[in-house]
Parts: sequence; C-alpha cells; structure tokens
Amino acid sequence: MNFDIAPNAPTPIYRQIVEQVRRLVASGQLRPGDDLPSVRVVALHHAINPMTVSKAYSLLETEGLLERRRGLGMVIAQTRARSTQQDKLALLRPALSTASQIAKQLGLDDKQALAAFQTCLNEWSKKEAP
Amino acid sequence: MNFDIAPNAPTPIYRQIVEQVRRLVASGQLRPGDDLPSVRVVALHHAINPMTVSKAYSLLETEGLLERRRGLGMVIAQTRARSTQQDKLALLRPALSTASQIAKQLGLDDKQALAAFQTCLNEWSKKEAP
Amino acid sequence: MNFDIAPNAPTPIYRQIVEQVRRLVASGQLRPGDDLPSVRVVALHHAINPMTVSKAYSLLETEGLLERRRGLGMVIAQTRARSTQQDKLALLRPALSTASQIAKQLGLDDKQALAAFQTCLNEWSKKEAP
Amino acid sequence: MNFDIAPNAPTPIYRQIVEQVRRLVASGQLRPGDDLPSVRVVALHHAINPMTVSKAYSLLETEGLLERRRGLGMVIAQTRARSTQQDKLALLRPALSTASQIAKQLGLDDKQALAAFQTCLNEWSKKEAP
DNA sequence: GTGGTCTAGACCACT
DNA sequence: GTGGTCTAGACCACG
Repeated sequence: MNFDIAPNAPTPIYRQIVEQVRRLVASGQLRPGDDLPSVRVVALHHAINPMTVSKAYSLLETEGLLERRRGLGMVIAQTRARSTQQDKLALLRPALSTASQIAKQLGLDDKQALAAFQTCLNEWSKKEAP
Repeated sequence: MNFDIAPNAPTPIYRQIVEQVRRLVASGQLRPGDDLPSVRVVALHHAINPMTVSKAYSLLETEGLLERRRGLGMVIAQTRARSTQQDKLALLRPALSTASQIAKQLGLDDKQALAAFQTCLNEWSKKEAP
Repeated sequence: MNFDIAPNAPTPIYRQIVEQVRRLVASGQLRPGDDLPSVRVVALHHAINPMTVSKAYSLLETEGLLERRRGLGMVIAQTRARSTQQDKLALLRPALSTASQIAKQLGLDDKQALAAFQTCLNEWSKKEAP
Repeated sequence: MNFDIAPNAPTPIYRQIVEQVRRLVASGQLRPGDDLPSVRVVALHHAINPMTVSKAYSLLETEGLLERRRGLGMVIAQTRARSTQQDKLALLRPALSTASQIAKQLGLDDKQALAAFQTCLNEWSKKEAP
C-alpha cells in the first residue's frame, strides 16, 4: 500500500489521501477488513505531518469508509457494498470534464486529445505495474 | 471574449482566469496586440470583485503574457511566438495525467476510460458549438 | 529581521518589501531555509494591512525566491545559489544610473556627485550601526 | 533639446518630463526665455500621448517655471533666480539616499559603491557628450 | 498558529 | 475611461 503524494500540488495533502482511499476501495483494490498503513508510517514515508494523515483517516471514518480498531489501526469498513462501474465512472468524470474543457479551449481536436490521454494512461500503467 | 467562471469551483477565480487566458493565447484565439476586456467589465459581467480580475491580469503581466498600456488597458504581449502543438499538449497534460491516475486507481481499463473521455469531449463540443 | 518601510514613499509598500527581501537574500543576510516573519507580524509591526505583506510574499514566491511551507509560513527557497558581487552590483545599478542621470542634468561634475554620495553612505552607516 | 523618456519605468512619463525640465533649468542648461519643444513634437518623437506632455507642461506652468507664449509655445519663465549649488545637491540627494540604502542592504562597502557610481557617471557622460 | 481568497469601498495615477 | 494600491474585515484551508 503506497499513497501517491504530491506535496506541492494545489490540492491539499489530506484530500489527496482521502480521494485515493475512496478510489482504491471503489475498485476493490482495498477490501473490507484490509488494514491501512499507520499514520506514523505514512507520515514518515512521505515526510509530512502526522496530523495531516490523521485528518484524512478521520474524515474517512466519519464517512463510514474506515473503522478504527483500537490498538490495531484503521481497517476498511465491512458495511460497504462493492461499487458498480457506474460509480467508478462517476468518480472519474470530473477529471475528464476538466480535461475536455481545456482541450476545447486549446483548439485541439478530439483525436489529438484522445491520443494524448492514451499516452498518459500508458505511463501510469508502467508506474504501477512493474 | 467571454470567460468561463465557476464561482464555486475549488480552484480560485483569479486562477481560472489566468489559465483560460493562457489557453486562449496558446490556441491563437487571442493574438499579440489584442486587448482584453477591462477589469471592470469582466467584474460586472461575472458579478465578481474587480480586484479579483485585476489580480489575474497582474499575474499574467508578471508572466510576460500581457502588457499594460497605461490608461488604456491590457493587451496580449507582442513578444510571444505562436504556440506549437507541443505547447498546447503541455498545457493539457497535467489534467490528463490526473485523470489517468484516477482511472488506474479505480481499476478501469483504458478502453472504458477513453470512451468516457470521448463522451465528455462531445458534451463540451455541444456547449460551445450551438 | 526588520523591514524598512516608508509608507509615504512613491514606491508602493508591497514593492518596498519585495525589493528588500531580494537584497537581503543577495547579501546573504537571509539564507536558504531561513524563515520570514509571518504576514501578521510584519503587518502589525508596521501598522499596515496583512494583505499588503501577503502580496509581497506571493510575488516573491512566484519569483522562486520564497517557498511556502503550508501551515508554517514562508522560508527562503533552497534553490538559490549564493549571489556573486556581480549580482549585487546589478541590483544597485538602476539606482546609481538614475542618480547619474540627475547629476548630469544638473550640471554637477563627478567630483561633487561622488562627494555627495559618500555623505549619504555615511548617514546610512550611522543609521544601521548604532 | 531631448527628453530622456523610459515608457516602462515605474515613474510616470509626465513626471519624468517635469523633473527633467526642473533639473535642466536648475543647471542653467535651459535659461529664461529659451523655448521648449512643442507638445506635438515631443509626443511624436517619443511615441507618447500628447496629453501626457501637455500635462507636464501645465504643471510646470502652474509652478511658475514655464510661461505660455500664445501661438509660440512654452518658454522658460523670466522670474527664476539661478539655482545655487545647494539647490542642485538638494535635487540630487533623494536619488543618492535611495542608492545608499540599497548598497548598505546588499552589504557592499563604500569603496565598491563609489566605484560603481563612477562607472555609471562615465556612461551618462558618453551618452550626452558625443 | 500559518497563508489564501474574496468582498466592498476608497483614493490615486495615467491617458 | 483605464489599472494600481491600500484598507478593513470576513471566511476558509492547512498543520
């Protein structure tokens, strides 16, 4: 389990964590009962403030996605139904919509935009696969 | 010349303006010497504070993309070479990269992601065309 | 760390701050990693608006001279090489050039101008030394 | 008679003109009865707005330094006593004071600062002499 | 505690 | 008419 943190990105760190956990759960890569890396481990690994990680986990707990197991850390909650394809696409849509707007304003045609997207997808595949 | 402002978006208004001007220049829809709508006009049209617009224009001036004509307004700087396809794709890449990361974390395959992107592109085409 | 603010000078306050930070960094009095006084502290100390200070800091961040440590404040960026004598003289040159033009237009000879400059330098030495 | 105009300088154009006339009169390079170049000529020569030149001349007229000769243009007023050395140095002092402050903040010693000033003076001599 | 954003309104300077 | 600067005060986000 590794989070992908960009400390200088415009979106705050705690939100990056929250969204990644949501997606990993939606995709089934994290399943009910799986445990998350401890606040301390994540904080050390990414050189960020433990309180930032804690805030993310707390939000996810409030949301019902995580459960706190005393003395053990956080685990994925049991109560979540597996997400449908529809749910996943709904999580992806905002990012695609932003990209579409930009492509249109740049005057790029769909073919170019789709090709560029394919390239990016390939790069991320490499990052995760090996 | 119309800006596309989403007052409730997470990205601040002044930054939305900055980015749109960058793209409109990159795409050639704004050319060197063209003048921008005045701070007050933009502010009134979108019901936002003139200072917010002014901040955006100032940043673009610092960046060298705009020039101030004292007492007259802002114009696109003369010193910019026409953008290449490379430049345009560079402006699009960050958004595509974000979307790719999300798609991978959701466990969607490329075919699904590309189809969803095509759908979004079509929607934005409709928004602009008619 | 004290800024020298002249509220009634023709050059705007935020610019006075920007230029002083540039010089303090160039002279090595501020080094990479040093943190700056917080926006609120500077604002209170000089009885100016926090936004004025914030504007200065933001510009310096854009310039790459400062880095934002989220939730902690601003620090001098790590990426700056120590300035050479050349750099320092480059920051001084515009002011000397202005003074030279004025001296020439007044018909003063170099000896008089240099003597007057020496006098001014002495006065500033007194201001800082004791 | 040539004005030295820097359109992108921070000090407004009209003020650049005003100050230069003041200095040229103080130095005796412009004497009572001498006529100034017409608004139209100055405006064309420097590609600036005639109203800007006019504003400068009007200010100088209000100040009593210029007189309007109908149909002939502006001439240096008769009523001015020749400036003393003291007066001239007083006009130079602000610029020297600014330069001194900068030099001190940069940590330059007086010798270096004076040498740099001498260099600048030489450059301006070349600009005017030949 | 830190800085960021936005508003409302004032005043100034330039053309 | 144009943009620039500053203020006062509010609210948010981050650590």
